[in-house]
Order: sequence, then structure tokens, then C-alpha cells
Amino acid sequence: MNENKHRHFIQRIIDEDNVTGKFDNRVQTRFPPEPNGHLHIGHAKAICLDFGIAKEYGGKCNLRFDDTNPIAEEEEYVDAIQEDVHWLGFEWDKLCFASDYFQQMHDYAVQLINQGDAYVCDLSADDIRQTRGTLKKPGKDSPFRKRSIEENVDLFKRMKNGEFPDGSRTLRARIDMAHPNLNMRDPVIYRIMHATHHNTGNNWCIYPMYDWAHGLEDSIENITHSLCTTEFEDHRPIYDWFLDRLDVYHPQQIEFARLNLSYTLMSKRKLKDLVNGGYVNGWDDPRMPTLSGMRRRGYVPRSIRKFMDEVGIAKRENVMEIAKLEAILRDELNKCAERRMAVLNPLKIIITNFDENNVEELDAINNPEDESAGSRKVPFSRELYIEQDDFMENPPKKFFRLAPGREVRLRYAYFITCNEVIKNEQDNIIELHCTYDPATKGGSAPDGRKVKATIHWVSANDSMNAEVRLYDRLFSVPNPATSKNFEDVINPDSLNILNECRLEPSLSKVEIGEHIQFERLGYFYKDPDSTTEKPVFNRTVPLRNTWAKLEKQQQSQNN
RNA sequence: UGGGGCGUCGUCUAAGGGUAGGACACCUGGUUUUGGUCCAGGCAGUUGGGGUUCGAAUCCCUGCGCCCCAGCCA
Repeated sequence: MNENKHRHFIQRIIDEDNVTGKFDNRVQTRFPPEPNGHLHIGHAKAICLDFGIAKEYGGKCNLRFDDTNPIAEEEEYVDAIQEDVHWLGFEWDKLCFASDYFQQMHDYAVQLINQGDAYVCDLSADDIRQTRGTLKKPGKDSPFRKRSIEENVDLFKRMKNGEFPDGSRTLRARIDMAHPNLNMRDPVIYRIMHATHHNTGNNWCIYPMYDWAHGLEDSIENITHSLCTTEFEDHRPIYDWFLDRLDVYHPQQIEFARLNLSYTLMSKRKLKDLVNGGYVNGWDDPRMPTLSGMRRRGYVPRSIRKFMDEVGIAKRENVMEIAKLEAILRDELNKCAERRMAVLNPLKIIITNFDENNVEELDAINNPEDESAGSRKVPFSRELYIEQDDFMENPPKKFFRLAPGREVRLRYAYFITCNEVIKNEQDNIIELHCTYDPATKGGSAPDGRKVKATIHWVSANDSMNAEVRLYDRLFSVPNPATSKNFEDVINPDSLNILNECRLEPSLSKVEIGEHIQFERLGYFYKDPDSTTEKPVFNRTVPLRNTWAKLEKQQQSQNN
């Protein structure tokens, strides 16, 4: 197997641990999101890694909510995150909450105090910042650093009992205010917050900080390899310090580089701003890089997993091109999406030599990549719609489609020739008059003559109306994260809603949540906003389009 | 410039002392009833300088560049 050929650095570490027996050849991981927002494609990398490693080594992976900050967290996110992890295709061993361990963490904190390794500090947040020092200068000891163990125990108990207001006191680890790693300068491990927690209600008014809580959560759950992103590398010394002082089971933290995707934003805060600022229609807007947004856009989970396989695991900073993700998406959809015909911007054509009372049922293949998908009938009649883009009155070089006097093939139907262009008073083309060649039924000419283009179409009277939402990238620059203000780089054309689209009749049978290819246009997904009268389709990703590329090149040459 | 990380085709990622390989992107050409798919080919890379070695992307030294850290966020 060639998956085994390339082992990334984390697999190598685990392989080595399994040789030395460091964790008794056990592998246990966890995916630890904070329920303060929705999961995005960046999280998917961690999910695939955490669950993937566990599966590969025959271990377990927990889903653990790191819910240590009640004012940021909500039940809604807890539910959404579980749905997204499931959708991605993973099943956790245990569902855990950091808040389940609050009592245990508290008891460990008391132990720390009793060992002289923690103290209650009365400094304000501002004072703590002032005395922390800078990158170059050491910090200053808190005046409360030398409190007696008895006083610390008493004060901590009173903090817990709610005797003090928010922000008035903290519990701090007594490490080293001159430590070159700022995280080690007596970090706060408990703060006072009189806030209702989604899980523990009003049981607590002191809440543990990440650095204190995370290692304990890992330890309590018997995690072997605690995988996280590189910005936590500086925190590993505290992670280790706490576990060593407490003399408890000690997992190994390993850091890898987070995923960045071109033309998108990955910060939860900024994503939240996009939602709250009304720039998009909610967390599941198909333009969002959230898993719920991508699901609604029409991504299949397999494409995301495959993408993560190809992204790889390393420590260097990276920006994946969205084109790579889309290439994998197309590859997956090409195999499984049935083909149908839909006209997004209709142009009416009249087949002048076709009987107006006649409707023919023609055979169309459902998926050329999958014979088992079978075929269907498509009605053909005198009045049809074709795509406006498929006709040009004065075609440039290399435009192969319909033009005055030119013959093209209607997919699965007949060769037609355009004889007349009908315009309105404003000189806009409103209709084309064409003739068909009855001998070319099905699309092949008995005399062997060739046409340079095959275009899609629907029967005017036998087609149904639909709304189609064309999505494009949300940002107009490759790395919107570097702009001070994301508003400046938002793509004004990220959503284009088309209301007069015409669908071939068999499309009425498509269910919400199905993936379909509209021939020559792209892959589409039936949106939950659909009604029986008016279906709504989201464009997941367009097909590769060499003509569009040529057009673009010609345009830029003319400029 | 304190501490911690990281530098391989345009973008990701392999090669862990022995031919710098793959994918995406881009460019040719072929097949084609989707200007899709598929097929064939091409372009293109080791951060600079020293050193060790028969041999260095890899080991050592030394520059340079980029990222992270001064929340009672995670």
C-alpha cells in the first residue's frame, strides 16, 4: 500500500512510541473544539488527523468539548459540532466535556496550592499585564506571590464560594516571572466569572483557563498523543509543568501546522463577523468555509477527507489553493452525480420545420461514468430554450457554438441550423429560428458530417422553472486574512441569483440534498429552500471550462 | 533584537548520506454526442555562504527570511 510509503512526522513519532512501548502501544486521541462557533474546513484537518490516527492504530478518539469559558459558549454550537463531525464521516469513542471534570480540576488546583505551586493573586487584569514584563524584559513578582498556603487555600475556597466579584482575584501558578517564555510567568489558572454555563449551570463561579484545563482533560481521558496546532507549541512547557507537578498521567502534546485555504478566512471570530454583519446568510451560507456551509454548497464529505489526505501533515506554514480542493471535489462528483439538462439564461429557439403538436421523447444517458445509472427520456418539441451564451451573432474565432447559418448538435436530440435572428425594438435578440435535420435523431449524422459543438437545451413547454444560485469565492484576494478590513476585499459578485432558469422535467424528481450535474455547466445541489413549485439549486462548482479560459485570455489581450 | 517554530517547483508535499519524485495549477497534443471526463507529453524547486564526506535537500557552522507568544480567549 502506498499510504504506508510516506509517514508524516506524527506517524513516525507514534511508530517510535510503539517500539519503545512508551504508552504500552496504546493510541488514544481526541478532537477538542470549543463550542463557541461552527466548525470550518480548518477544523476538518484536525478531525481527520485525530480520528484518522486513532483508526489507523486501532485506538480510540473522543469528541471533547473544551467548554471552560461560559460567556463564549453555547449549546447550539455543541449540537452543530456533533452534526458536522458525523457528516464528515467520523464516530467518536466517548463524548466528553471539560466541564465534566470541573470538580476534579478544582481539587487538583487545591493540591497545587498545598504544594506551594499556586497562589491567589489580587492584582487586576491590568496590573497583571503591567507586571508580566515584555518580550525582552522579565516580569515582576506579584505582591501576593508569598501568601501562606493557609491563606491561599482559604481565599481560593472563598473565590469558589462566590464571595468575590468578577475580576477581583485569580489563582496563579507560581512558576517564574522572569521566564523567557511569557506563558510561564505565573499564568492565571482560575478566574472568577459569575456566569451560567451551558452544562454546569450556576454550580461554578470560577472557571479554569485553557492552559490549566487542557492537559488535565487529556490526562483524565488517558490520551496518549495530544495533537494540536503550532501556536500551542509555546504552551507545551506549561502543559508539561502542570502534569509533572501533579504527578499524574502525562500525555504527549504534538503540534502540526494549521490549514489555510486561498481566498478564504479561517478565523472563527471573523467568520462570526461575516455572519453577524450580514455579509452572508448565516453560518451555513454556501460561501462560508464552515462544514455546514460546504455541505449546503454541495461538497461531499469524501472530497474533504481526500483533500486532507493530500494536504499532508507538517509543521511549516501553508496556504492550500482552493483549486486543489475543487479538483478533488469534481473528481468525486464526476463519479456519482447524475447528469441533467438545465438552461440558466434561456434564449428561445423555434424549430420551424418541427410540427407544433409533436413532442418526441429522446433517450439521454444519466451518467457516462457509470453505466448502472441508466438513462431517461427528455421531451423535444418545436419551442426550445438554449443558453444565451451558446449563441453569438458575430462569433469570434474559436467560438464553436451556434451562430447565424451555423449547424450544431442539441445534446441527445438533433442537429439544428440557425436561419434567422429575431430582435426586439431595443435590438436585443429575443428568439432564434432554426431548422432541424430529422435524419440526425439522437445526435448522430448518418452521412458522417461533423458539427463543432454540442449544446444543451430544454423543451419550452415541458420544462419547469427554477431558481439557481451561482456562488463564487467570497473574497477577491488570495489571502484576505492579511487585509486590515475584510470588507475591503469581499467579492461583490460572490452570489448571483438566477430566477428564470428552465429545467428538464425529470429534475422534478430530485430530492433536497441531491447532487446533480447540469450538463456543460457544473455540479449543483438541491437546496433546502426549495419548494414544490420552485426548486432551488446551488452551484457547487463549475465544470472545467476551457472556452471560458480562452475568452478570458482574449479579453486580457484586448486590454 | 527574549523565547518557541519553520524554510524543497507557482501551491502543497515526498526523498531521514546515494538518480530531487508526486499532486494541483499552467502549457502542448490526442480521444470525445458535455469546450466535461479520459489519455500522452511539457514547464518548473532544495534560502545564501562555508565545512564534513567518494557523495549533502538531508549532518555541522554561519548568515538571511517568514510565522507564533506580552487575554482573567482557546
